[in-house]
Amino acid sequence: MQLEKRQLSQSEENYIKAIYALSETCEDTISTNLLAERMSTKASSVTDMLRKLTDKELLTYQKYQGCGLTPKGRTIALSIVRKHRLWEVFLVDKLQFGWDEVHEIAEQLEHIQSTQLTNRLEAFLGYPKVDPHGDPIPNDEGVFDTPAVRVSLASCETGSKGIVMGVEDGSPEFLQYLNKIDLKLGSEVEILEKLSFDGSLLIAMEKRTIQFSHVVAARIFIQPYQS
Amino acid sequence: MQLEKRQLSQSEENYIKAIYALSETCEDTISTNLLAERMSTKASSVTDMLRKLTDKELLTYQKYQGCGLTPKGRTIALSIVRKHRLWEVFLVDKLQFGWDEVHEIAEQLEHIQSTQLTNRLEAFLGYPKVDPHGDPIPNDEGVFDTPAVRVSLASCETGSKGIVMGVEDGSPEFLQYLNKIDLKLGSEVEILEKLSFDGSLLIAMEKRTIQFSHVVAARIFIQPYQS
DNA sequence: CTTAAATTTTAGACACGTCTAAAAAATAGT
DNA sequence: ACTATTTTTTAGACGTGTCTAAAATTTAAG
Repeated sequence: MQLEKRQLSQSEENYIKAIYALSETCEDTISTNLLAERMSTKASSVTDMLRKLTDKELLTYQKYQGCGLTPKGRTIALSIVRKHRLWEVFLVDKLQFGWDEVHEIAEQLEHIQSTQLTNRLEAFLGYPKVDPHGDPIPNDEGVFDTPAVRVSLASCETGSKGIVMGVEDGSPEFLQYLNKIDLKLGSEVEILEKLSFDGSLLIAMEKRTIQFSHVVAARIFIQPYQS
Repeated sequence: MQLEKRQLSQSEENYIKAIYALSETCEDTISTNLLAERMSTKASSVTDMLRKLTDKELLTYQKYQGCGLTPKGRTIALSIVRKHRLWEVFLVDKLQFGWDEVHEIAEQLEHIQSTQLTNRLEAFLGYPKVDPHGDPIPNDEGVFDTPAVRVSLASCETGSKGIVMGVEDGSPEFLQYLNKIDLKLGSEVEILEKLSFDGSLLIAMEKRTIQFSHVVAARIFIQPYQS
């Protein structure tokens, strides 16, 4: 990441990060209301910030037309994501936090400004490729290392088998549920049956069989064996 | 450290920390101008902040009479100092930063809010008692562990011998100078001569003899042998 | 003890990031 | 195509933390 002459406020960084996250999952132009909801703020505040970040050439934005990141904005977003995920690895691997406990702390740590710190942390952690939830960690240039095949469990066929490669890290409750059923990254799972009437799935795990609602299954990502 | 209901802004924390540092070294009531200079800001800004922190019951302050920390304010100051010094140990011991490089980064990390993080970091580091400059690290209750005898080199007699226990970590330049002459915590030193006309000292180190100005000698702290 | 100098506080301003309420533009329904 | 509704932006406000300039207070000097 090249260093920016003007360093951003935490608030600005949070907007950039949210826009990046939304443009990864949803359509490529982000609406003001969607962003407002994600940031737990009001649309008018969002408009102000979009204007400011556009002035700084981090966003493409036209009135009433939604926004998207410029290459410069994307670079910054990736640097924040990189820091967030590296700190999560640190918290879990070195300080024995659970994967359900690290998000909030990493939200603070991701704003620490020091490229050198980030790079040395990465080395100290042994150049991890994914964070504790299986999300990939971009390198110093903002490039992801050959992303492994990751398919939502909900989108797999009956009879598919695979290894859990990632989970959505939205809520601690969800992650705590996964703890309780002993599902981790690396767990082997097999889809025994897909129940058409409610979209839930019967899953064979190492030691038992479990039923996942569609919502849960959509948040678990596996690498299927030989497709 | 008990958790405060109202969490402070970084700016408020920086004031608290500065007031603590000044009340350790200087007299016990801190003047507005002194604080303004230390914070690189204007006296009027300081007055505003003193008022605010007094409302929060972290300072004792009366108009024109200077300020000091309340027990509550002192507890917060110690928690910030604790975090700062633990992160410095992390940066030096785990990420191979030099003792002259860590201050700025630790100034950011000290504001991270999570008692659990601080305590786990402390355990991960092996419960260090001092930071890389020899400054003591308070425990979770804000108590310092039996501070070792530390005397300024400048205040020792000719013929005194001892081990370097700490250095003032004000400026990177000073620390880099110490790097250059290979003076570290744990180095053995002996005062060969004190030159009365300029206050400088002739010092014997492990491999050579060196001359310190009074200013330098005042910033190096040793534990003298059997006094 | 009275004035001069230094320090400290107040008053008024500004940038930031947020809000509410009202206006403007886009979208949908008929 | 013309309302009605939703979305988005503007306008004006507020709290934080800062500033400058002016007023108040304390300290120092004669």
